[in-house]
Amino acid sequence: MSRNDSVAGRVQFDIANRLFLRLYQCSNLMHKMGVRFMGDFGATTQQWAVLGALARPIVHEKGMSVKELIEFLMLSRQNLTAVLDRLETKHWIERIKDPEDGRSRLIRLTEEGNRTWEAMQEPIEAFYSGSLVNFSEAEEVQLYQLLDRLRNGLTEV
Amino acid sequence: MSRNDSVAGRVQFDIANRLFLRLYQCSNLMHKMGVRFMGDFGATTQQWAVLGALARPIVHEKGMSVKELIEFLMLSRQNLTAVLDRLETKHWIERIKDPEDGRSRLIRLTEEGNRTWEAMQEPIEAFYSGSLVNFSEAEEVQLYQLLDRLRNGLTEV
DNA sequence: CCATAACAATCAACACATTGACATATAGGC
DNA sequence: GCCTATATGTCAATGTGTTGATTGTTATGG
Repeated sequence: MSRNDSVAGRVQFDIANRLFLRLYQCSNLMHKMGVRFMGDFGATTQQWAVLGALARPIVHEKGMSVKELIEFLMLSRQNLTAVLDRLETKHWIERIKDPEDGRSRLIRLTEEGNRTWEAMQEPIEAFYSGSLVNFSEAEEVQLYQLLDRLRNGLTEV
Repeated sequence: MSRNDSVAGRVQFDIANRLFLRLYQCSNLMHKMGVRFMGDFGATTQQWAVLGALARPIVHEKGMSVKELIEFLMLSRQNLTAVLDRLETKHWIERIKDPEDGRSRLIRLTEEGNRTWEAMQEPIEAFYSGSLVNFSEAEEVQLYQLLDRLRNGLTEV
């Protein structure tokens, strides 16, 4: 019964409440609409988040370890394994033994995965620009940075 | 192959990409950490979103229909039904026949649900203030409003 | 009163996310 | 060579989210 008893506390609580509700709604909508835009490919937003991580020039050749992917996407290992299994079934990624560390396997885009990712750029781009149609570039950066700080706050809470 | 070929297009794409990745991460973290804060109650963030909606003074007496809850939280009917089932099992909510519309049932907090919600305020408050510790009130409002606009963009995309 | 339309509830399938516990294999220090 | 820490995988349980299909139930217009 701390700040929440004062008027200022109640206002503060209300703002936070709305903020997290919007976060919740935006995330659900992102996944729902993202899947619709990818209709033909049958890929979820989570799946193209993985493909996008692997397609970056820095990692494109050698691939990424599961550990690196977990840290990049901030997912549990068990969950990521399941996503990778589905991507492997689609022949979009492959798991290769890391020559430098026998324990680790590197996740890499296959040829087909790379081609698919290229083809996906168009609907992804349409999804991005469509959902952000009312945002200026400055506002997008602002939102990105605020979410970045929220993420940091949430990891240390 | 539209804007994405130009430098400006690539920058734009990159910003959007980071933005949605952060949204994804923030949402996952919110649910994960939210559950941890509610440890003793064994409630998820989705569950206290429902309780919070029902606890509002406007609806506290008469309750809300499933349809209204769906619109408020922006969930599918099938999913909300499952959440309500779990809340009913915990005796936090009850479903009552709507006197004005025989098809619809009103969802209301039970006595126990109301008491539980009151007791939950403390950990929720702690979660909110902890995760937003680096935010000024103005920044919280800013983030809330940007998410609000993103939500609108996502519904119309 | 009946037919249609709208709304509500339910079943099934799939994907995603968490935690916890356990298993396997390898790296690296002693 | 052994021991511990690390990396990955696996099994299981639970909760959340979507879609599609189906079955009721009620409102309303003819």
